[in-house]
Amino acid sequence: MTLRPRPAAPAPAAPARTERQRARRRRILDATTRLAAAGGFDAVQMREVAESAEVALGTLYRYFPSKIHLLLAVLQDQLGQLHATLSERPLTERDPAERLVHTLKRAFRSHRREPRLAEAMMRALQFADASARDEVGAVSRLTTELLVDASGLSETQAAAHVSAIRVIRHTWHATLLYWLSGNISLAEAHTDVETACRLVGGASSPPP
Amino acid sequence: MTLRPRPAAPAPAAPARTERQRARRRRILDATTRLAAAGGFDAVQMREVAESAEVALGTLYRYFPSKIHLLLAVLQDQLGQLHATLSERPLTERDPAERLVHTLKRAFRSHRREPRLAEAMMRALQFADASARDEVGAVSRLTTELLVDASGLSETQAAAHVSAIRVIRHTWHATLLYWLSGNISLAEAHTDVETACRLVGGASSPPP
DNA sequence: CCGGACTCTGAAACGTGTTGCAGTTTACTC
DNA sequence: GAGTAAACTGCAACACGTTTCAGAGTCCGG
Repeated sequence: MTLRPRPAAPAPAAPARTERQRARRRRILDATTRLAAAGGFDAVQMREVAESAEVALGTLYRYFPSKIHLLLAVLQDQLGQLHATLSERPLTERDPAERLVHTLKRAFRSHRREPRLAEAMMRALQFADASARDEVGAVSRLTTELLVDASGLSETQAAAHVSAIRVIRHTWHATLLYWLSGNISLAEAHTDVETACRLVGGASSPPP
Repeated sequence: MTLRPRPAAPAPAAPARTERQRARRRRILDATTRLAAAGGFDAVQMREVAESAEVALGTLYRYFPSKIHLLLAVLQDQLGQLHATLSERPLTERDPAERLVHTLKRAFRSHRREPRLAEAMMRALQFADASARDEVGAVSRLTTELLVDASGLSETQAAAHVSAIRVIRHTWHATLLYWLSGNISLAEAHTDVETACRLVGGASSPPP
């Protein structure tokens, strides 16, 4: 008998064997979203999430090994929705930088509706340590895809701007968090996003 | 968030009435730095800090109302030292962007010596919520000053680049944290910092 | 339908940040 | 030097993330 300290959770690679498991996962994510939207990071309490999702605490931890992982899963969920929403109404601008600015302003606007939820997710993203590397990586990937799509750049063009896009991503996340914590105004956040977006459209990386 | 019934701590505005208080504060900061350097964010445990600084737990909380505040104070301390160290050996480059890149690479190198300490401080900075607004603001200010000094820009020139400098700051902090968490390589961090630094030296903000 | 393996539940327990408080010490004033 | 307010100490207690475990439930190959 091999001692497995923890059998592989159903969450990451295996998309749930059972219908009931998929439903449980959904209930958990929904409960978390609800609590986060109502009271932010601190209001997402594992016992409450479990109760609200009608799941035992141990089960919650089997699905999501920590509060951070849980909130990062919610973030991935929300990013997917945001991406879909944005795709529905394509932009009219032609300039990649302008398209990005416009998209990020839209994103800010959508966060203004649920600032507590945004704060909870962002805090989780920034607080994540090495144990959540994969989830953070997934979020980075999703965000980058969203930005590349929004920019309207071709794959080759986008490839020349990977670094610029990462800088934009960092600026987005940082300003979002600072704004949500009341450290900067929305105007300042917008300015910084615009500044960062100037990085695409100009020359690509200078040859080393 | 509770209205604090506690009498005003000696920390913020009042720079300690007594010599012994100054000494206590120093002991606390030193103990925190030691613990953080040894084991990172999680190793900074309030009971241990208190014991190591030879101070009662209640006193520790009187000086620093939370672990986050404590680590932000350490960060301010370290930023001051970094700033001083950097000023000792002035740069030879003339181009502001190059000067900034060089400075940030120096900073990364210094963090490589104490990665755990850097991780602890950065986690605190990113995790800070509204209750630490002032401390986060102070860190932002110190960092900005450091960057402006490093760039060698005049005050008027710097004023035209405030937003660019903020973007660089965000990129610095974000890449530092991602690197320390093992999410990106040092090379990638350097590339992104270089990309962000391209924002100064070019045209300032386009007129709205 | 059975048996075995995996999953879920409920509840207790631990670790660490944070708070509260009674009693002692310190700093300052008269 | 006595009196007083503030600061410090030691300790207990609380909150919440996380772990653990025994028993009940569920799934699936034969």
